Amino acid sequence: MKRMFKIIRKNEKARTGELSTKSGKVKTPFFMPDATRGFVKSLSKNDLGLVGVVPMVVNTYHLFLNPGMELIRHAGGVHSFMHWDGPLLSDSGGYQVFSLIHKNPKRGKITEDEVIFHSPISGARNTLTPEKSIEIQFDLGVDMMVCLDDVPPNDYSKEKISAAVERTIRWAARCKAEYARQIETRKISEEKRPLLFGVVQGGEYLDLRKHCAQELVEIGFDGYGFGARHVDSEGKFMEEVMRATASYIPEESLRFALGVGKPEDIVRCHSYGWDMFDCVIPTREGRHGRIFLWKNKSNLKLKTDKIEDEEESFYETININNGKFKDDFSPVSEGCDCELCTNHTRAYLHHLFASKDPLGGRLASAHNLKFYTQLMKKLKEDD
RNA sequence: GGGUCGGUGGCGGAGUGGUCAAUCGCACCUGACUGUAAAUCAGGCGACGUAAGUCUACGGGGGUUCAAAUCCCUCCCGGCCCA
Repeated sequence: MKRMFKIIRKNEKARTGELSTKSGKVKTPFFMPDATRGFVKSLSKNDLGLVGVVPMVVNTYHLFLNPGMELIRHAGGVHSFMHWDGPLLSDSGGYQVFSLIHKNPKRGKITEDEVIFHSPISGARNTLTPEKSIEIQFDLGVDMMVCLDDVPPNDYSKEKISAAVERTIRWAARCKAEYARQIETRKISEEKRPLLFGVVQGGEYLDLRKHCAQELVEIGFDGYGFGARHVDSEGKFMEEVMRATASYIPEESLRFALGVGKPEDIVRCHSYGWDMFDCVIPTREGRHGRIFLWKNKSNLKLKTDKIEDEEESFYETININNGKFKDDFSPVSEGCDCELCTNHTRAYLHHLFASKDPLGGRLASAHNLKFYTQLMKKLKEDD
């Protein structure tokens, strides 16, 4: 299989590289905003363009439910439907196994063969199998796809996490087989083929992570993801697990830290050798009024044991809803060239949030994504 | 002038003898958010205190009662009706 990823520079574990997809090339490391249902909440194509977003993540389960695959096929695929020509990665629906079912067993059931979801909105039942997830992702026409996995909460017993690991491995083999079938029947050329990612599960247990990674590598994927939450039940970053799991993945493969994360988490993961990131934080927190600001930009490469030190941190956040911003006529962020910062004051943004107008969330989301884009650029420059 | 209904915390509005420092909503204050069931959720919101608790409070004043936002008298203020 042709390699779609090449490493350009390496600095200890961290590396910068270039990924080739049918929709274009992307330099690693990169961050993808979540366009779960085919849009980054509240942001237009122009907004995203101004921010400098290139690749994004869409979701198999959510798009399958709504608007449904018949419509997306009719639209000519998800790129065409969204009118987005940058690379798209689809998540498999595996995260919904965690967020919907593991967190609330009434929302569905996991069997060896399939996952049965009870829609949280309508209650309607829908099933996803590894094969179906892959087929949907081919119908979406994305550039990168992910194997359906069983994502257990980190506080499950080792026994249960081990069971999820074994199921994830078996499902990965089925996904790979289905992937090969789809490539064959759709007559997709090597240049046009989407990349396929396996996902390493194992909770906080290094032996399980290692075993899972080895088995997935045996099956063979373009890249490997870090599965499940990367923070423990107290929200603390699982440094050793992230570090070790990266080391279990072959150097020449892409390493995708799914759902990562806070800026400091991304910086750390990149230093362990992770290349790709996606997270709802910049957009969700933006909609909720939390704004990311640069502080000591030169401190980006802090040693990991100091990265959570508030004084030393390279960034800070403000909650624009706080009363103290009511009459703060300073710019939201000095030196940022996003739409929000070039035009508006903190007082104005506060007013937008107090008035509950969606414009506030939109400007804040775009600003936060700009912050993440700048962060990734800085990581590439520093290596 | 007569009658009648009402005056509750920043606002709206419950409560109509004890479990009321007073339901609830809004506003306000503060958190949380990590492969998006999230333009959401959680907590706080009379004063002092970390707290237990103490004090002052349901238009003003005066009563009844062991006990009053709740009952009685009176005054002030407002709505409506009749003159």
